[in-house]
Amino acid sequence: MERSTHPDSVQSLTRGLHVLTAFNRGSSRMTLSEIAVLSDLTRGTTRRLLLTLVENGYVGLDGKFFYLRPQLLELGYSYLASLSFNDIVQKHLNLIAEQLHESASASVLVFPEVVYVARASTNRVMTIGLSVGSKLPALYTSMGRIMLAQLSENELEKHLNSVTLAPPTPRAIKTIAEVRTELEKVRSQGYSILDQELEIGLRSIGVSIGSHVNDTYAAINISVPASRLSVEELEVKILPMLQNTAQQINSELGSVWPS
Amino acid sequence: MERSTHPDSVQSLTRGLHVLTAFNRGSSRMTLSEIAVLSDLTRGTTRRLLLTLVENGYVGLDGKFFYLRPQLLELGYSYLASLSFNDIVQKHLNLIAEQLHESASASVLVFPEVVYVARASTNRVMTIGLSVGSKLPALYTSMGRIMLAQLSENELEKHLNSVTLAPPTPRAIKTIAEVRTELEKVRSQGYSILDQELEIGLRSIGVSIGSHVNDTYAAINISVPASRLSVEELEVKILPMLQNTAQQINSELGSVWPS
DNA sequence: AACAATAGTTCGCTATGCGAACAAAAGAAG
DNA sequence: CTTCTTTTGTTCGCATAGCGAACTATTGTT
Repeated sequence: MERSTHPDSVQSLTRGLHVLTAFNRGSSRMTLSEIAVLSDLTRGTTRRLLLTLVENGYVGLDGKFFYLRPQLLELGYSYLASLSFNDIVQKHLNLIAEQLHESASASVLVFPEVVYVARASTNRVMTIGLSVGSKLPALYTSMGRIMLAQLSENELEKHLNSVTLAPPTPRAIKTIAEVRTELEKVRSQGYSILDQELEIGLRSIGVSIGSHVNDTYAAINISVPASRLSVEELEVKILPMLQNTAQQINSELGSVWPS
Repeated sequence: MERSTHPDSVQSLTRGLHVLTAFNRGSSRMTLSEIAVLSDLTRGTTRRLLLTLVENGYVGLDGKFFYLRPQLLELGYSYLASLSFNDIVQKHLNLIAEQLHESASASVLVFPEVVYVARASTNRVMTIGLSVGSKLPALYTSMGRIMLAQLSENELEKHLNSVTLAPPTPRAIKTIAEVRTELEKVRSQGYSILDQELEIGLRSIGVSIGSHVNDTYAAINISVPASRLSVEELEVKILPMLQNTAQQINSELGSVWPS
């Protein structure tokens, strides 16, 4: 747990937020000692910070176990609410999902991941495991790649310097050099296709939405079983509709998002 | 901004979180002075806390404007992720929405509001304005009422003592006494019906899900245009299916939620 | 029952964070 | 454009907030 060099930095706040994120790294209910170890802080300090979070209602305490409380949603969703984003996107995802009879999603870039913020599907057999709030490695999702392709050279370098590649399938790219090549291609195409890299049997195509207001890189995608559509078919049949949807979303966002 | 009386309370953390919630009370981009006023802290303190939030990536700074960044989703969604909740609920909402051709939603209680955590709709004309992350006053939603009806007397009293009623329509209940009567009825019925109280022309019916693990009160509902279904029809045609869905969700949650 | 591990409490200490005041920069008004 | 006002940034003395270490109490394990 490192001390900031910035004189105006409030160490206790940094530490408290770090303790809060320990739940992302550990399990849903943890003891003081477990959290202290994950946070790399002494038990005494960790305890005080946790008790403060309990007092403020973000964390609960049951016996010796600490857990996250619903009030935490206030923090997370205030970001989405500040974007005036989700209802517009959800509406258009519903439309395209119905037109295509495929799953449609939106996510934002929270490197090294993408976080799903909206989904629509008309399939009764829904692909389990992905819902709003789900996170996937940005480098191995179509949405992540189109978003990364839009970062400045500086930002992209910073991210690539801090990431450890963990290819999810044997088909997935394995080196940072491959990442750069792929992002170059995605950048020039204006869309990205993921071909069974995240999951064997699954293809997806992603385009970006929005204008990077408030550091927000967002994208939408369509995912399909590989048995149903080839890469070429994704490009020919799906991409035009997806791009049209993105344009409609951007048009509506344009009236609420400052440029 | 009050000082806690608890000796183990870390004031700077409390203050920092309070500053973060200022964005819920103000606009999406604010100056230092605006935030300081909303937070009831001096400019110097507010500035240090904000700069700490900026340093940690939760808040951004553009010129003199502070804004929330996507990293904040990490905090909010860690709560949902800790529940292993959303994919199960979303799947069942999709099913019942398709069976009924009505909008289905799930929310959790973050008093004085409910926060929508999942939605499904097969309608092309989606009711705009409600999406994941949306908040509505708990006292004026069917889901809010069924959740409140399950609180302990103590908890309910605490909430009712701290709330200011703001009836959204002329039909809506106006006094705490009316709230109590309604919740008593809801408690004995095991479901709640909202009849054009939140919005003229809209009815909804809600049942609870889950077992209050980690202080989480959750519910699902079906909302319909009042022109389509009467209150009686909600009870006769919709309620059995909604209750069945809740049972299925609970059954699946039972295997991931501790009792 | 004995031992080990964990959680809670206490306390001396200092450095962290504070508020107040001043300086600089930006914005508003004429 | 100038002048005045407001806001933001910086500095600094101070004291208390928060810390870590040590001890005590409780819980868990063998």
